[in-house]
Amino acid sequence: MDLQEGKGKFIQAWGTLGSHWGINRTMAQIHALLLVSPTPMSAENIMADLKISRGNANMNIRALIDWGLVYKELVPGQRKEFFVAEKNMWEVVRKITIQRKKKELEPVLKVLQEVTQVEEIQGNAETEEFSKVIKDINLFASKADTTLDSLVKADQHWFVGTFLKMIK
Amino acid sequence: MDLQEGKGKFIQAWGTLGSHWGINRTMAQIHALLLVSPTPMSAENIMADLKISRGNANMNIRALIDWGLVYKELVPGQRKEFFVAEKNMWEVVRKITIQRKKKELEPVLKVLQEVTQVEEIQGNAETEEFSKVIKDINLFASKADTTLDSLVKADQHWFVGTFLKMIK
DNA sequence: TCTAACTTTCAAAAGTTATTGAAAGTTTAT
DNA sequence: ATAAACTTTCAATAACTTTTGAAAGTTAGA
Repeated sequence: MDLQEGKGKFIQAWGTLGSHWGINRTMAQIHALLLVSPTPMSAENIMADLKISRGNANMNIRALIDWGLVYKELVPGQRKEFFVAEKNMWEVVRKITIQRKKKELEPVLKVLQEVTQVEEIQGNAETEEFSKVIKDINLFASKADTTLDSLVKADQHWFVGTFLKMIK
Repeated sequence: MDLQEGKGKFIQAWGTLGSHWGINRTMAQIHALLLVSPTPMSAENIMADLKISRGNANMNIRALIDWGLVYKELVPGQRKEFFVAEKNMWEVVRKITIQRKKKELEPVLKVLQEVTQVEEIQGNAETEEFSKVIKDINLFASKADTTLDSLVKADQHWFVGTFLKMIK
């Protein structure tokens, strides 16, 4: 298999994976392209390689920068901006986790807190079941929240060394 | 807050969360509705409560059954089918993990294996970088794969007791 | 200050995914 | 065998998301 073919397959696969992870296809493809590029790339390069429009490239590069998955690199004497990907997978996962936690888990936790206010009427199966289920999910979601926080704060070496060994 | 309001909020929130989790909105809303229902519900009930069409209700109930998140319950002497949700959150997470692993992680691992075939040309920065990045991601993804397998096989009590304590 | 090289925006178009509802299919009871 | 009670299918349509590209905005350096 030659490099072009391999690169293409990888970019496709990363794009598909991304779309399951709250990252849109183009955004993930740009990230993939930068991941395998040994040198920083300009917006022009990215547009040409992925055959996407200027607007699309720009929007998604910005989003990647916001997520902390891509960095801007300025070459002295060049107006143009160049971009590099975060290549440490541990960092990539951490940064995606941070965003998804904020966008997904936290709003749910908020609603769960709110609906705790529903008054339970003794002997009323409907309200009793509701309270029970909400309490249960709340417990679970709070645990997930704490777990993700630890993961986000954890050091890669501790994680790989201690954590992964214990669940084998 | 009264039960109707709380239920509505919860169903909304669960629907939104679901759509970030590979479960479509309606599918997640049906699950939420069944979660807080103290008794099994028929397709009719679900349609009426969520104001969705027969076809939509049917398709998503089947999908929930396929995922193992909802069970069919037959009441003797009644033609109608009734449905109950899996209410154990640990089981819910396990079952979602099984599906997502299959749909997301496994195809990526397959592509990563494939593109390992790209021949590295010594002294060629492009192929060297490509091999390095792929090897790295492969390592990471394989670890994730093993980790999720353990999680899927793990017992809830071990998980809550041992695992969660260690990451605090 | 002005110009050229670049980046950002945004409304319209294309593409994708979910939903409807009527028609077809299935099962049970008589 | 038939009717009634239900479930499933699927083509049309609606809703939502992504992409485009031209126009507007910004900035560095002469």
